[in-house]
Amino acid sequence: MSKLAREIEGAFRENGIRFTSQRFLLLEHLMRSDIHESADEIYLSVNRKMPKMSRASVYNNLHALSEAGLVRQVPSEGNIARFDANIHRHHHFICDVCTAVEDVPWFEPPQPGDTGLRKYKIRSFEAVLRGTCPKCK
Amino acid sequence: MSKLAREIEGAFRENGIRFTSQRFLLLEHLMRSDIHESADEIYLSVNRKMPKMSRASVYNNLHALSEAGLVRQVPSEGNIARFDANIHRHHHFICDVCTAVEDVPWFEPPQPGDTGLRKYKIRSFEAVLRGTCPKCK
DNA sequence: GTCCCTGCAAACGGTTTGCACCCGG
DNA sequence: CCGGGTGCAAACCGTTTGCAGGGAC
Repeated sequence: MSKLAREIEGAFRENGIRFTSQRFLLLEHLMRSDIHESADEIYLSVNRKMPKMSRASVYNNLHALSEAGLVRQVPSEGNIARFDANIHRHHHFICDVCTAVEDVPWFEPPQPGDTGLRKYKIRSFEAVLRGTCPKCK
Repeated sequence: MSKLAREIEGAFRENGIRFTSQRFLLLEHLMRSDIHESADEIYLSVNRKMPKMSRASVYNNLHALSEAGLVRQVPSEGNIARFDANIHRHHHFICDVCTAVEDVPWFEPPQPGDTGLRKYKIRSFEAVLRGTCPKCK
């Protein structure tokens, strides 16, 4: 069994989420790619490998994996859900021209005391940069 | 005519967008509020003042106003569109508990040279902080 | 054996569209 | 008067749900 496969099985066990072939395929697909596909694009991709897998399972499992923290939803254009299996801290860049979403290195938010953020209890910080990506320049 | 009304008429003229009573009401409503309602909530609100105004006009005009730069779309939960007429630079805070979206003071992104952002042409920066708002703490 | 997961199809809900009429410039 | 805006209703499309059968543990 590959290193990736063992990693995924371990992650399922650790997070108390049941192992199924559909979930395995989904997470493997996301971990191998960094193009932040939408839920429906993911459905179409994995369907090539497992034609009987239903949309419902894709959507259910994307939620299950999000809740387990193995995947996260990323910001995108047009109110559609895009997903990312890179759970290391990072930000995102969205290209105005091709709408691709790319990962950008992490940077810290300002300290709460500095900026009038004192009144909030802050759990997470996410930045979105927009502009033109190298390919579209 | 009120100061606000003159401001709105001027903004329409400057941006070459035609003046209609529906657009006026929409923009006035957004400028008077800072609660970042969803498109549908906006429809319900303005409908109390202009019961014949249709959903189509609300959606069309929210787009028209966005394109004219008089309004912007803000990040939100659940793939629904929320709008904001505060066009000064600022970021947003989303409460995990009540899902309210609040404005937070502007802060700058890191300089491109510092962070591996060199390869992008950056046009805009937007940060989303999540956590618990003062009311829900 | 139990309970959760799966596939299917239908429902849902926010948003968009087609169209005839209307109104601002 | 012209061209874009409006109201209405139906279409759209990404997502969720109900349900009967199946697989993980």
